[in-house]
Amino acid sequence: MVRGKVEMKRIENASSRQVTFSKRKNGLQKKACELSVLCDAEVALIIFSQKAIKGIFTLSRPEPKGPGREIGLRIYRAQPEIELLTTRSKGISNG
Amino acid sequence: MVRGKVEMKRIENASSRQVTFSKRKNGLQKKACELSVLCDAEVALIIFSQKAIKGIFTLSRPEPKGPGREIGLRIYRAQPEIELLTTRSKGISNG
DNA sequence: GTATCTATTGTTAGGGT
DNA sequence: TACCCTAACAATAGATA
Repeated sequence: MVRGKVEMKRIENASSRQVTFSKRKNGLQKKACELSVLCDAEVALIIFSQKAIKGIFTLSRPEPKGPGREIGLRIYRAQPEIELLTTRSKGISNG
Repeated sequence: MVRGKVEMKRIENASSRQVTFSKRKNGLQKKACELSVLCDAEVALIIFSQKAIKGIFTLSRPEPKGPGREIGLRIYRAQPEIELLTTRSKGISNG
């Protein structure tokens, strides 16, 4: 029930941190997707934790025109690599 | 007052889309920062719109250890370039 | 074009199963 | 362990300046 404000500091309890990470990760991903759709923007979101990559990569689309093209394509092309790292990390608990 | 649910589709009115973009961009950036702090994670967030780069780049820290190191550093090193593009785009209304 | 206000929807921390 | 519930907090759409 969110009793009191959440302190903006590292959650020390590992279990709680894990749960919060999972919840907020999903929330952030959803928000990023919404921004992308509502505002016709490109959004790249990459998340990984300290001990295991739990990466998300969201890219709405590689925009073929505009000044963001180069960096957009660069990030877009990095997607398989990021996904590979993410997949591999499932068997890694500590880096 | 958020009358009714927000439809998850592109906002056609350009002014409304601009305002929503600005608001949600800030919200997303805040959320990304919170996730980073609370859960001790690295979060990279890159946003740019179709017509002008309005990029945000948030990276909590370049993690020196762990399987995410390489991609993390790569993104980290790209930050000045992204910021440069972002700055330059202020004078560009259409790409 | 940006900033502020606030009703309303949306997110989520903690607890239960 | 992960999923479901719900109170409480947070984000934000639309209005206004």
